[in-house]
Amino acid sequence: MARGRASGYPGQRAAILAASARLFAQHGFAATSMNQLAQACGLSKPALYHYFADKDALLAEIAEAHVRQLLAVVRDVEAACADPAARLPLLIRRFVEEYAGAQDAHRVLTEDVRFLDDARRTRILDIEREVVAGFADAIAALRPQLAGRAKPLAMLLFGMINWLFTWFRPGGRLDYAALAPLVADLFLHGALNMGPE
Amino acid sequence: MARGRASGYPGQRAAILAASARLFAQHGFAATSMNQLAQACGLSKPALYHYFADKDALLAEIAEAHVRQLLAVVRDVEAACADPAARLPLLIRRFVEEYAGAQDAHRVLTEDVRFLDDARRTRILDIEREVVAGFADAIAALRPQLAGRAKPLAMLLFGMINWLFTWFRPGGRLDYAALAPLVADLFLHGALNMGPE
DNA sequence: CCTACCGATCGGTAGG
DNA sequence: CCTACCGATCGGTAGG
Repeated sequence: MARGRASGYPGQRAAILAASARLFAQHGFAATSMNQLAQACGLSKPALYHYFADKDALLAEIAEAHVRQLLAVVRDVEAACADPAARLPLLIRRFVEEYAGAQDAHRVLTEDVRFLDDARRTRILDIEREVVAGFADAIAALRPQLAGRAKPLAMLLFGMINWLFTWFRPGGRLDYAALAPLVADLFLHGALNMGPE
Repeated sequence: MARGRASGYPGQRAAILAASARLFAQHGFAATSMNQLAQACGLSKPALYHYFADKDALLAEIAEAHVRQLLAVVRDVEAACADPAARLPLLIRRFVEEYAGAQDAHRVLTEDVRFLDDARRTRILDIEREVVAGFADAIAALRPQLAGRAKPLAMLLFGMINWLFTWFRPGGRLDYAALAPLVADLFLHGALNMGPE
């Protein structure tokens, strides 16, 4: 949000978070300097430190807000979807949409969270685990025989979706909008047809 | 290979590469200093620069050697596997083994290669593309109807396997040895049962 | 003139 | 909220 005048403290905070997410996603957390960040925001470096205690606080807030939003989507689908077998396809679609709208934050979540200190990282991983559990429930609802392997299967599903966004930047030849149905197709047919034990 | 006396130039080079891969995988490329690296190798920093031109050269050599080894596995399976339908399951198994034996290099390949300059990164991505093409061929051989979507499917498969190694460090509760058959099961049943168009 | 290094320090920049 | 800085450490290289 370079030079875009953000009115008030909350707006400025949000603008800084958006610019940080973009720079962290682009160059990596460690390779992004606070000076670069200040310049991108049209602020001095000390001004930046007025809004956030340190560089890690930016990383933590970007990642936590994103993963909380993902958990909210899980809860929303659980509440809205009466038919348990329909929950998983809907979850997949909603997540791909969610990722697409928050690619910078998502990349920060998947690549940079490991550099946080234990306390902050644990908070985020705990929320992540709730998200995975939500997917695992949806898998078990789709086919109860898979209940014992629902969590590992959920993680493989996340592997596919996450990788999609590591590889495909917007505007590429194979974009994620075209790949989302392929992911759903592959996973659902695999889950429904694989051996029961 | 800290303090391990490596006899001769080639041995010392190999020891440095192994230590670099470990440190880059552990702390990230940007967050690993040449001083740390030198210390881990039991060398002075100038000695390190005797073996490698700069920090990027280390990253490039680790990633390129690993991806070349992956391509060699693809070629090996292609040559050894007479039955085309049996190729994909074998490829999956061989790759999980290969990844398991080179986790540090693999993490460097998947997370740090993007920081290389264009020339070096392109060299590595070109080899990666050959590997993906090998998997796509195996998918098309398994079920010719999928030929048109073989490459995207190959990438989803890599997504699952790569994510496995991002999440599971050796000795965890759910290790990759147990998950490899799950990956193969899910993918093969999905690929064989999904819609033909 | 080669190899395989050493102790010390270069010019710049990191987070704060 | 800026200019002006800090202690330390960065990647890389000097002479010997």
